[in-house]
Amino acid sequence: MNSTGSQQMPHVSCHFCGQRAFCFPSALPRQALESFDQLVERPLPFEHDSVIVQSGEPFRFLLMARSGLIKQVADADSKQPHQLLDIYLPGEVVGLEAIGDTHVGSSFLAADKAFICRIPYGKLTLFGLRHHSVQKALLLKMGRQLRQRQRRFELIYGRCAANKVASFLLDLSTRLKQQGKVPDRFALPLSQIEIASYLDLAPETVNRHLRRLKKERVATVANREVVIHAFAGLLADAKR
Amino acid sequence: MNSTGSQQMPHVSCHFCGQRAFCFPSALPRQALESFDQLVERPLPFEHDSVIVQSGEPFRFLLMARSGLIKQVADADSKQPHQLLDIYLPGEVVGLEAIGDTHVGSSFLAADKAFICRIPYGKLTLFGLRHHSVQKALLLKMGRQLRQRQRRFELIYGRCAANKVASFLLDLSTRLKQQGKVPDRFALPLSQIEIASYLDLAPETVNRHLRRLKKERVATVANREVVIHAFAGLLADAKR
DNA sequence: CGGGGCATTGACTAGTGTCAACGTTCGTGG
DNA sequence: CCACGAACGTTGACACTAGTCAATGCCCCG
Repeated sequence: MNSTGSQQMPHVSCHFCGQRAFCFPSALPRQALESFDQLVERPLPFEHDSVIVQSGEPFRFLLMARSGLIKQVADADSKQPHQLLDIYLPGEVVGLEAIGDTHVGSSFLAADKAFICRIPYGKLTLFGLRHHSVQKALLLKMGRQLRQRQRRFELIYGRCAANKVASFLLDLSTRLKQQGKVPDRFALPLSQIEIASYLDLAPETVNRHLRRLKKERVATVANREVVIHAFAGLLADAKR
Repeated sequence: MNSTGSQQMPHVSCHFCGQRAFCFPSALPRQALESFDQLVERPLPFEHDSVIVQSGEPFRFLLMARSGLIKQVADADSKQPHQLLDIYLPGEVVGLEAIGDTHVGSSFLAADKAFICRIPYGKLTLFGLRHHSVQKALLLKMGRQLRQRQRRFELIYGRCAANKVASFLLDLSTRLKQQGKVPDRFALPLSQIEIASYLDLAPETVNRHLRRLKKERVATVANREVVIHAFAGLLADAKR
């Protein structure tokens, strides 16, 4: 049911990884890249809703999805539906908020089939002592993560439901574009219930606004896929 | 009207600074501490609502309050009342979310008279290359800041107004306790309007809940001062 | 074929926002 | 020193967004 990660993927070298430009060794010379390649763990792919990191376990790794969507949830134990704290696209480093803490504060799940790299934090910092570009990349990614959490915050701060839904779709579109994907048509492996949790709304409210957007020919969200027909319409809704 | 910071305070050495334990040079030996001391700028104190860092200016400094409260606001230009994005107590590093960006994304104001250290980021990273404890402290503080923004997020996520007000007071109390202050009586140089903005509520709603807490002998917020009479009452209100 | 989770839809309601009016405090300048 | 005004705090009435509840349909998976 759950990929434990004790087994490893057949080797996928950093050199040929599609996310290399967004990862720590982006600026490393060939020799050092192969050295970095050795310290990364590549567990077998995780299936839908399997636990990648469990809340409360000791902090050892940063994560990076080569493909798939990673969900951060408040507490995977409790029976009540998960609170969807955040989502991470491929190319976005996961787990930075545990740095300086002994244990991980929330759980991370695969939203759909996900190929993951685990980057041992201790080895990463040791590596950074010899390769300053990696040390610097870590600081840059933490700064970027702080700004991303700022946008996450603004998604639910001072906004009505229509705002939130439109801003959510625009934010996803923007982030995918940054990763070189098409911005107007993409997979979204989340249920409406999860979207509602992400936006701090009731599921019914999300449903009503999604149907409205569909009726107004602005965007279609169905079958875990998003199609944006009119960015102008979303921008109008997202205005404060 | 506004301290420009071009003049400097009479020297307040890091060695005798009350916030030293919470600052970057906490683990430095005497010699290096004096070297660090040289790179810190100490402008004249900032008065109430004066701008310490203006949104949009180039990123050059991290900030640390020796005393006083720093407010982070969405945009100091617009005429509409400021959105209070976050607040920082003495001992909490300010401005980390600009790391990796060329410009600062929001404005920082002094809530009341504030004595500030400006830490030039370029010099800090250079210093970090020779003194790994400083490099490490920077990573720890960014991790801590990510977790603090997580708490900030949870203050407005999935909570009703009574929750927010109670959690707000408890969070302040906890943070002050960490800085060695008494947790049940402290200054809070914010208007109810600013508290409302911080909690994403209408000012009237904040007022009603504060009066209720006063009537129930749980906590008193008046004259920019907070007195907590019954933590149990606050905890009950803060429960999800 | 059956069941469980998810999506859809309508009716109702509680909690907040909005608006308006008034009181209070504080700083400023006459 | 006092008068004034602006900003903030207080209070009540009202509107309205979004949450809750309930029922039904749909779809996927076993």
